[in-house]
Amino acid sequence: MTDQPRRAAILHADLDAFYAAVEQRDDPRLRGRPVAVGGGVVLAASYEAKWRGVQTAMGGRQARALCPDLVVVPPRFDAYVEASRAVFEIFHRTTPQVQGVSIDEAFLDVAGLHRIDVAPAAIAARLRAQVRDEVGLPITVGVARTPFLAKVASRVAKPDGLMVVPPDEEDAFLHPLPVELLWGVGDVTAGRLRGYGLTTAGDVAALSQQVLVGLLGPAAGHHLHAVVHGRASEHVVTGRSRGSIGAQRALGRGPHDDAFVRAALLGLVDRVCRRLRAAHRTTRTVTLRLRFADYTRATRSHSFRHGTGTGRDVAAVALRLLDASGPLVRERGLTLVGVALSGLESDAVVQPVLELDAPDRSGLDQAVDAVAARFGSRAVTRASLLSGGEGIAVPLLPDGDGT
DNA sequence: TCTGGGGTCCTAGGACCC
DNA sequence: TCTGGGGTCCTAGGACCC
Repeated sequence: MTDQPRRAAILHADLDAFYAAVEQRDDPRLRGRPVAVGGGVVLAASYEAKWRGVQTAMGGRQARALCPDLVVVPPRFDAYVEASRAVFEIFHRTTPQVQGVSIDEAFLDVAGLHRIDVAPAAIAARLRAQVRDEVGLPITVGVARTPFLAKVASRVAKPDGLMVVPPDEEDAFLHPLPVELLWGVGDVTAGRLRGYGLTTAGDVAALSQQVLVGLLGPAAGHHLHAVVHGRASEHVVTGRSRGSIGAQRALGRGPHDDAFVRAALLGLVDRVCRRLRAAHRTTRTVTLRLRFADYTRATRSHSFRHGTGTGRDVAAVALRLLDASGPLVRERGLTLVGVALSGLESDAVVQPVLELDAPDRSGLDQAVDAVAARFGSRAVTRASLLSGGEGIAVPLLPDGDGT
């Protein structure tokens, strides 16, 4: 083990009030005024609106009550995607080690640049200037030894700020902060901690790991204990592909026609399956999401034996799960329906190529023989009865691997 | 305060296998 | 007759993030 010098070389770059800032950039009349992007609910609020109490996910009526001169504009997602692309281009110009977190924030590892570029704090300042000059948007950057600390630093420095946490000042920075500012502590955990009289990160740091695990469970307890003592990964994670694809739709208060709900669900299935195919992936698990008039939620899922990319398979399962949820829907009243695809695999690996009626074991063997005769025996990598008796899938290796 | 749409990760019980 | 444990998958729910 060599002692690496402890350096603050992770940047967390986070665009401020992103959607609202794009609107203010593109329409000078909105600058300096409280702006909310959205309609029924607030998707994003400018800082002028936030200072008056307007928050993301707040209902439009309540937002106007808090801030009567609020300017509400409809979202323009194409403009946000384009602005994001331009900002990420600057990120990648800064360092190859970029971990996108969402449309408006990313971690950048600049540790490898110490011989060829200026110090991390100066890189962060330059990055902020470039985003402002080239894209016209304010961005806050936190700089620290770990992504966790950089993230907390950018939260503290918002809006339009820059904060560096030197490695030997980490505890002095972190421990006075309220627990709500810790990344990973949401309403439930913060409420639980405050219920025990723990209001700051320092209060939490005074607890043993054992006590914290007892309070919050193993994962959250270990994680929180580690981060308040400065133990967190020092690395960004690049090149990770997404694990699920989903879409949902609020239906409004019912009652809703059965045919209307089914049509809405099929529309969502079509959308996610298009995205699935565009990503060259298949899915093994379909999850139906439901939300009810009393704001309770339910999920119902089904896993295929093999990945599928076809809308027909997904639609059949989604409708079956919806039918099975009939009693719940009638009892509580449906207000939202969604579908999510997970267990995503590369579509080069699993391709069902044969389907038989009334499948049984001998049918499976015949199918395997048929595929082996046509593509060669090494082409058959997996074969089994599809769940639900829909047929038989014989996946092939990717092109070129089966010969 | 009556709530949009897109995600990630963890927990926990039961089935099933060795 | 009484007695194990470990691992993985599936399903459902929940916390958290932006």
